[in-house]
Amino acid sequence: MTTSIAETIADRLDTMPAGERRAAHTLIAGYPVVGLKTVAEFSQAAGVSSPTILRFVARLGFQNYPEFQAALQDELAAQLQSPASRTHGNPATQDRTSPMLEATIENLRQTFMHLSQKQLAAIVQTLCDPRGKMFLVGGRFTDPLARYMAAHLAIVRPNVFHLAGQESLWRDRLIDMGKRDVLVVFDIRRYQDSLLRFAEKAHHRGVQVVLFTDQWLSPIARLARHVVAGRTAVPSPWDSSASLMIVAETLIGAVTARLEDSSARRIDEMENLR
Amino acid sequence: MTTSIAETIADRLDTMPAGERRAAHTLIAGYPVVGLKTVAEFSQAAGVSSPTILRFVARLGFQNYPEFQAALQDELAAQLQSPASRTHGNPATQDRTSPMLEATIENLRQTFMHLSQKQLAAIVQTLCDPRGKMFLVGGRFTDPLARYMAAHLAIVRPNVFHLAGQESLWRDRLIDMGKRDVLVVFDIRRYQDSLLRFAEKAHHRGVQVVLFTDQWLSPIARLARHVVAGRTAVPSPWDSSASLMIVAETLIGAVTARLEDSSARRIDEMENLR
DNA sequence: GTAAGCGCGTATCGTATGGTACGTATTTTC
DNA sequence: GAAAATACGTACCATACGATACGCGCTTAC
Repeated sequence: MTTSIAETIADRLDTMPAGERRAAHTLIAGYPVVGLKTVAEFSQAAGVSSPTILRFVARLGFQNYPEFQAALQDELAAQLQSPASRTHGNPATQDRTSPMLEATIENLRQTFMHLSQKQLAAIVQTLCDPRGKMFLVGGRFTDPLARYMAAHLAIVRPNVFHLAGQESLWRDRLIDMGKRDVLVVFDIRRYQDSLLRFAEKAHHRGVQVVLFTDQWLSPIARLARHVVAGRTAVPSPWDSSASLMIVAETLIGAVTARLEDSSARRIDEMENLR
Repeated sequence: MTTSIAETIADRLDTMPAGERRAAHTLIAGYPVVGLKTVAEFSQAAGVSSPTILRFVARLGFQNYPEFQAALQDELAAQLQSPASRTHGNPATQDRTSPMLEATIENLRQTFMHLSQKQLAAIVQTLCDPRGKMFLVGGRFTDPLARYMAAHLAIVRPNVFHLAGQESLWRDRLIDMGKRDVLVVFDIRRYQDSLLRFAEKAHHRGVQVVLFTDQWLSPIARLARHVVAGRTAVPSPWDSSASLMIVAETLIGAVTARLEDSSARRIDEMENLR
């Protein structure tokens, strides 16, 4: 890690004059929030004048105050995204359990933290409407998720279709899609143009788009009625789709519960057809 | 805690127009950092204009943008002060967490607890042998997992084949399988006869079988060289394949790391072929 | 004790930022 | 299908913010 700002401060603390040192201490005490406020507020909190604050950030090596704030924000973002840095010091759990596992669990927590019951309920509502058809499509690595979801939902409700194979095959199905229908798209980076193009066309036809993506949001998000943003970062060369899968499973369970009556009849009928 | 900003957003999300909803999603996805940036930067990140951002924060009940930022900062400060809340989510979100999530996490922990590093290493070893071919097949609901794993492994090593479609199609591929080859089977209950029959035939030809199954163990376990037993019980009408998927992701990551040199060359070559 | 140097705050300036009015496009309703 | 209402973006404005020049006061060295 490139030495954090807090570390830099600690390094140069003894070379600082009294006023700037007060600034440093107040920043550390309220790290990093006070650094995100205005110069005036920062200076007031430190009990010094604004130029002192500016001299302070200049001494840390920043050209100007906004640059300093941007650095703080980047650091904060990195900290909030990678749970690894948060495990301050319990090496006991580190080598016993898989780092993949811990990272995945943290991803799950983060994902669900940003996903309210209300949102989930709204998505369930969308997925339950039996009047419309439901299409699922995924990208290179996420297509299996689309299949997984389709395999389950096709049992509990009618008119569930997984769009497989080539883009041209999907396109031909656009003709069947209308306002009442739902398109569930899985798209994580590197986002696929083909999915965006397809989602745009579907959206243009009035199809409701439900998007499963990563925390950086596929461009499809702008068209989507509902967006599920899952955390994907794990200590691996590959991104993890696990969080999206668990959200999918949650939704599958909720939809099944909601459609219990009608789906029970449907399943009976299926058994008879064998 | 007075309802957090994230909650407020979730509450009013469905009353918002499309543009503001985009703003909401980008904020949640990059929470809370993007909200601390300037209106211009926020709007650019969300792909909307600055007035939309301002209307968005106004809808959340803030008089102006600085007031909104101050609220974010306060929330952040409160969150950072109590480190405990970071690990387990703050109390406000605690009761919102889905029982599905907790059950899944428990399943993951259980699954990995019964899966030693040694076993994982042995499986990785098996999956890395470049001399043999690798076939993956799954059941009704687990076939997507086979696809997922195949999609990744096919990139880092040669001769990875996913067996799709009907049983008869798989059978025809048996002719290509021999002692050096590996068959990865995903089979959770209700266990599929077709998979058992196929695994038996492959086993008979000397193929090494790696089995992903649930804790009650598919009958294929008898034939398998390696068995991954994942927990699948969740508060849902369906079983969860999540734990198997995370084991799969772990293995994918490990295999990729192990084959780093040869796979890098392979990936280069792939890029050239496009 | 005096003089020199460094540090800090006051006052002022230019600019980037938040805010708003208005026109257009899209959607919704009758 | 037409009209009204809602929503979004462009253009412009006021100001609050960061930046800087300057001068006073304290410390330190001789």
